[in-house]
Order: sequence, then C-alpha cells, then structure tokens
Amino acid sequence: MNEHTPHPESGGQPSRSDRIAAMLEEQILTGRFAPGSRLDEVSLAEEHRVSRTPIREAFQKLAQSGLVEHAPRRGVFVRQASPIEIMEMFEVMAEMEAVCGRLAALRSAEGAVDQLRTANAACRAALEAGDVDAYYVENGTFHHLIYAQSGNRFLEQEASRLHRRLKPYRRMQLFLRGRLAQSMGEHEAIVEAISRGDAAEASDLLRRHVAVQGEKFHHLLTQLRPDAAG
Amino acid sequence: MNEHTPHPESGGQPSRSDRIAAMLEEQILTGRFAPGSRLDEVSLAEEHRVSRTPIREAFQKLAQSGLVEHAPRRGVFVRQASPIEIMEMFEVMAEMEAVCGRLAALRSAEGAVDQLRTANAACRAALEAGDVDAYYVENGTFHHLIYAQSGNRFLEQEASRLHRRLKPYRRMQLFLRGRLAQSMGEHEAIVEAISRGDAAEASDLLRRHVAVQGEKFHHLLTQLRPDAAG
DNA sequence: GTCAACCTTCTTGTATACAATAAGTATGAA
DNA sequence: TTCATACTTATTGTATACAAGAAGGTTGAC
Repeated sequence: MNEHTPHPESGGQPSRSDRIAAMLEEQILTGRFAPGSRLDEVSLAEEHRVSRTPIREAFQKLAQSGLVEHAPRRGVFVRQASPIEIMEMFEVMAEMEAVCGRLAALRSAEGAVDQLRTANAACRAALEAGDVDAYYVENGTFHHLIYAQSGNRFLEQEASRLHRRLKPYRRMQLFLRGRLAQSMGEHEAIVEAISRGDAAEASDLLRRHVAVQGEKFHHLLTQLRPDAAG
Repeated sequence: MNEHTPHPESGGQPSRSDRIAAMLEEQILTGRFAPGSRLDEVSLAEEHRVSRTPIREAFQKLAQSGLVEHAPRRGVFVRQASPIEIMEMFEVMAEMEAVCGRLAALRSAEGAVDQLRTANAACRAALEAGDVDAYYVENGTFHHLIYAQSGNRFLEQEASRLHRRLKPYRRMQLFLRGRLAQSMGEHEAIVEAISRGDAAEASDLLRRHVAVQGEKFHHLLTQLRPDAAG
C-alpha cells in the first residue's frame, strides 16, 4: 500500500488531488508549514500550476486525515494536536500494535519470521553505523511487517494510517540518548516471541515498546514546556 | 460527537457538503442506493438544489470513510465490501472494544458503572418488550458508553467510526433467534467485570461479545451464499 | 485620544463553462 | 452474422466567474 493514499482508488491511478495531498502532507510533516499556519489556496494553486479546485480537494483529504483543520470561511490551518491528543494517539497505537503482534504470533506464515529478522538486521546495521535516518526507515519497515503479518488487511491499513499520523512525534525521540539501542533490544524480544508463537508475550512486548514512545514524548514535552504536560 | 461527522470542524457549523454527505450516508446504509450502484452527480445536485461542487465534496468524504469507491473518470459507486473485509472489520472492532473495556475497567470514574447499568436496563426493557429496533438503539448507547469510559477521546472516536461503518452488518443479526437474550447476558457480565475493575476479564468478554457478531455474520453469509464464505 | 461603526479588500464557497475521456452505438467489412 | 472501428454522447475533471462573508483599516464622533 502506498504511503500516501489511505484509501486508494482500487487499482486506479492516484488522482491529481491525491498527489497534491501527498505532497502537502509531506511538506507539513517535514516542517515547511508550521502548525497553526494557514494554507493559502491561490498561492498553492499557482505553485502547482492548477486551479483552486484540485487544491481544495487535497485540503479535504488532509482534513479527513486530521492533519489540517478546516475553519469555515476562514481557510485551512495546519493542525496543532494537543499534547493530550498525541498521548492518546500513542496509546491507541500501542494497543493496535499489541493486537497486530498477538495475531501475528498466532498466524504468521512460513517465512514471516525470516522477514522480521531481516528487517531487524537492517535496523541493527543502521544502529551500529550510527545512522539515525536509516534506523528510522528500517524501524518503519519492521513495524509495517508486523502489521501485515496480523493477517488482517483492514487492521494493517488502520495501523499504517495511525503510524503515519504519529510520524513527526516518533521521530523526535530517536535522538534521545540510548533509546535506539534499547528499542533494538525490544525488537529482538518481539521477534522471538512471535517465532515461538507466544501471542501474549508478543502482545505485551509490543504494547510496551510503543507505549514507551508516548512516555518519551511526554518526557520531552515536560522538559521543553513544563506547563504543557497534559 | 455527531453521528455523521467523523472529523468535525472543531466548534464550527457543519458545512453544506457535510450535511449532504451525512444524508447520502444514511441513504446508502438504509438501502436507497444498492451496493455497486453509481451515484450520479447531476441528478443529486438537482435533488439537493445545489451545483455539482458540494456534491463532489460530499462524495470525497464518503470515499474517505470507505462507503463509496471513486473510479477515476467513471464516477463513484456504492462500495460492496467483500465478506473477507467485513470479517476483518469485525475482528478489529472486537479488538478495539476489548481495549476500550480494559481501559474502562482500569479508569472508570465515579458514576460510570451506574451509567452502564442504566443503559443495560434500557436494553433489557427493549428485549422484554420484544422491540428489536429499541434494543438496537440502546445497545449502541451501551457500547458508546464503554468507548467513552476508556478515557481516551481519540480511541472513542475511532471506535465510534468503525462502529458506524459496521452498522448495516450488525443489524442483520438481531433477528437471529435467541441472539438478543444471549447478548443481554454478555452485557451484564461485562458491566460486572468493569465494576470489579477486572481489566482482563472485561477485555476478554468484550472481545468475545463482538467477535461473535462477526461469526454470526459469517454464518448468515454461508447460509445465503455457500460460495461466499470468505 | 479612544472607541465604534462603516467601508474596503481579501478569501472562501458556489455555480457554471469548458476540456478531456470513457462508454455506448452505429456502420462497414470479413 | 460477427467483429472491429469510428463516431456520438454522456459524464467526469478542471478552470474560471461570481457571490457572500470575514478581517482589517479608516474615518468620524464623543
């Protein structure tokens, strides 16, 4: 499944507004548009050499995914999720990954564990190379594998959707001292649990693994803005 | 949260296209538009006395929620979810409700259990009156209460979203002999588990309670179309 | 000097005109 | 008769024109 089309038109080409929405999403997540800032229809239309119509369609898609907020008659604004809301999303992510892990342990097919080990090896290589960006990518691959191995396509899509939504907040934590190595160890324990078919253990480990991210995020917040603890 | 605005514009009025989307959704779920049928932009525009623009916006919202499918250059069609996909959604619903139940048992505030008992009493009254429609409504109230008592607003919204999506498939089962009484008993066990703060039990009971619906759905399917078992 | 009301201007929401493509139909050849 | 091809028609995608509302500035009164 494409990273940027939550509900792809089955088999068809992504529409123009899909591409624009994907681009805007990327630009929001990478910081070109700051939270709270307004997205201007006309300037974006000029930039993309289209009329306002496809831009407005793209805005709607972004609004549905929760990335921007549509204020009637005032425009669309990059949404600033509150710390509480972000913590809530991390909690849901933790629970969803726990479910994926449980189902994966129960159902994982031939070769599935090998895929996980391969992905994990790539994580370790990135870690040892000190390449944070590469670790980030390989880590994503690892988690998406588990979503897929749940054997439930719908769950896989929903988990991927939330994973993408949390992208900017997850990324912050990679720079916390020692977190990468710790994360790496957790990955290995998770793979072992799945390979043993130990559903309860896989579930618990994944829940903790992701919940820690929420806690780290909270920790970062309180350091930066002690009043914004949530 | 309004039943028909998945991502409400915070505090603002629902837009015209929101209202149209809600109306179309209702009409799809209640069978005015059969699965697979095409929604015509111009006739709907005439019917609602607007131009094609708001209709198209409504279509986009429906497409994002998965209710219709957008075939580029061909139109939007009422989506016929495959049996497999519906089963997958039921499984995810079961897991989400299990999570809600677990969190509710851990966190439920003063008076929360009373609310559940009240909702359950309404269910029982409907059951004893033999009023299937009323039971359906009160049952929905009961489940939404549990979503809310998870203490996680984001989870509450996601669970409500999926609940609504499964609406037409859940409704079928109410007419299965004895299912209502069985469901009622499960509700009571769930409330007791939550009132005891027994998170694991509440979680398991809810998972089973919802998973049974998926199984009943599957059962109905195989009776109707033995080849469509999934 | 300050506040309020009005007016200007900018932006969005909607309608409509136009362009492009897909489906259906008719025609002709094999 | 059947199949293929071209044409017609209908429908979507996009652009643009127009309407309506909100923000901000200006002017006037107190």
